[in-house]
Amino acid sequence: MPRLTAVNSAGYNAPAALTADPVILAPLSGRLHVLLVRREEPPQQGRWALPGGFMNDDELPEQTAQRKLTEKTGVGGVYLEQLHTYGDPNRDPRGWIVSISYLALIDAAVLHEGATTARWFPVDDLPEVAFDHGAVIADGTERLRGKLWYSNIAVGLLPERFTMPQARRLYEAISGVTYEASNFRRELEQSGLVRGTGEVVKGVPGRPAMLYEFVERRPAWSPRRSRTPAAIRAGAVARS
Amino acid sequence: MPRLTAVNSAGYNAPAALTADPVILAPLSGRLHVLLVRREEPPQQGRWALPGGFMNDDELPEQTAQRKLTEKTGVGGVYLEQLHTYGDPNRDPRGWIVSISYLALIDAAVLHEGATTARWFPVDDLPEVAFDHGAVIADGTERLRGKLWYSNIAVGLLPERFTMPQARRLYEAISGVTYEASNFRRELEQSGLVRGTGEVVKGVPGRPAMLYEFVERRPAWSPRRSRTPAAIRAGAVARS
DNA sequence: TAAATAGTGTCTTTAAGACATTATCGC
DNA sequence: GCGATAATGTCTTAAAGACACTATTTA
Repeated sequence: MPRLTAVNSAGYNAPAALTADPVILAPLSGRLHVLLVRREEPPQQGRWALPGGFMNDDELPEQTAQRKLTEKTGVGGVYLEQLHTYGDPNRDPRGWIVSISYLALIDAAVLHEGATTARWFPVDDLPEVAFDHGAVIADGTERLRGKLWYSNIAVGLLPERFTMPQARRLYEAISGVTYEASNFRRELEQSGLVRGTGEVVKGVPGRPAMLYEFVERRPAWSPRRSRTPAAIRAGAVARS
Repeated sequence: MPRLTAVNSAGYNAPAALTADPVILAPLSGRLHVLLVRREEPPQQGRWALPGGFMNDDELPEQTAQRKLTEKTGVGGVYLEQLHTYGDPNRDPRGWIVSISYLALIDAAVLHEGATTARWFPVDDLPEVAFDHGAVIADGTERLRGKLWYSNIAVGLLPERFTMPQARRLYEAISGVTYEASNFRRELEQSGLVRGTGEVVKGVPGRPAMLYEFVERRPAWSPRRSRTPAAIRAGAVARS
């Protein structure tokens, strides 16, 4: 297979292509999984890859990520956050191809398995992966776990109204650790991200759980107070 | 000026070029500044721009950022962290040119003014800036301020041995807020990033200040404890 | 000894961690 | 009533914020 090359109209070597690669994560059976597609053609045929692809000159890289994700998996309309750009000219055997990666957390049920060849893999038990996608997935997982408590990134995975135990199990699946139930509740309540509705769940054994909802379903940050030294209040005088 | 274009060996449009653009920040006179160079040629002649430039096919984007920074400003050997990639095909009037930005915090004294045309500008009082560099600078400033207390990113700006008031004034210049002196001291000591040397400063009015040093001068994170709910200890049983 | 600067101590409030206790369901 | 599940209360520790006070220098 010949190496893909490009030259621009000024006579300089140009990158052969850009790719946009979405890292789509979802909790499944209590563990964090990533969505991969099997490469059916060389190079790296048979390996599993992120569902990304080449960028056109009339779209934003994020749009490319969205489009490729839909084409390859049927999943669409997810909120993507830019993750990292991998620019080593030797990272792809096909040529100088730079990858811009994006991150999303979705509900695994959004994927209609059977309709595509895409599959979920636990992030800590990956198959043989193409290119440098292993590192990309690791970067994505780390970013997601870092943001979990500082944003409402988990919002999309919970129903409109949810219970604390439900939210806790979700957070546990994403972070990979177990939380103490009452402290979890206190923390999530104090985060300012959620609000209690007056209602409770019915028809299940055990004490009925109260229902909560997210204050803001669009991407938002937790207003939790800063952990850096207090700035001095207006009017006060700093001593030196 | 004709638009720069590129086609790859498979016949597809390719990006005309990649640029790597360093956002070099430094505290100066108590305010955060950014290093810019004046564009001497079209497009956007006369505007001020980040000291970046086109990437070659035999270097990593970070190396490009380093090289361009040195060529344009004489500044070299700084620690660069990838910031964001700007991929809108219309962001640059010359053509489809994608920019990968990098962030560094340095000592303003490293720049030999007069030897270059590069100049420092306060980040909150910029001149007319080229392309989308205003947004890039804003993103860089935000990232720096977010990292200040979670890393030793400010290390490079302090001498080998420094005093608490010195460190405090530095942190204040970067963050743009004023800290209460004794709380600042406690916070920085507890961060684990610094260690007291036994010595004190001499020859200045006032009580002599004690000298500290950073435990680690290479990029590092503060080991401050997590602010997310405690994971349950091994051996304990989670109640549901 | 006064002015200037740096450092210490400490009181109060808030958040975090651990865990015992109480509440409310289906059966 | 019993098992199951959810929610509340609270005791303890640690961190953060505010600020009074003490210490050590130069001029």
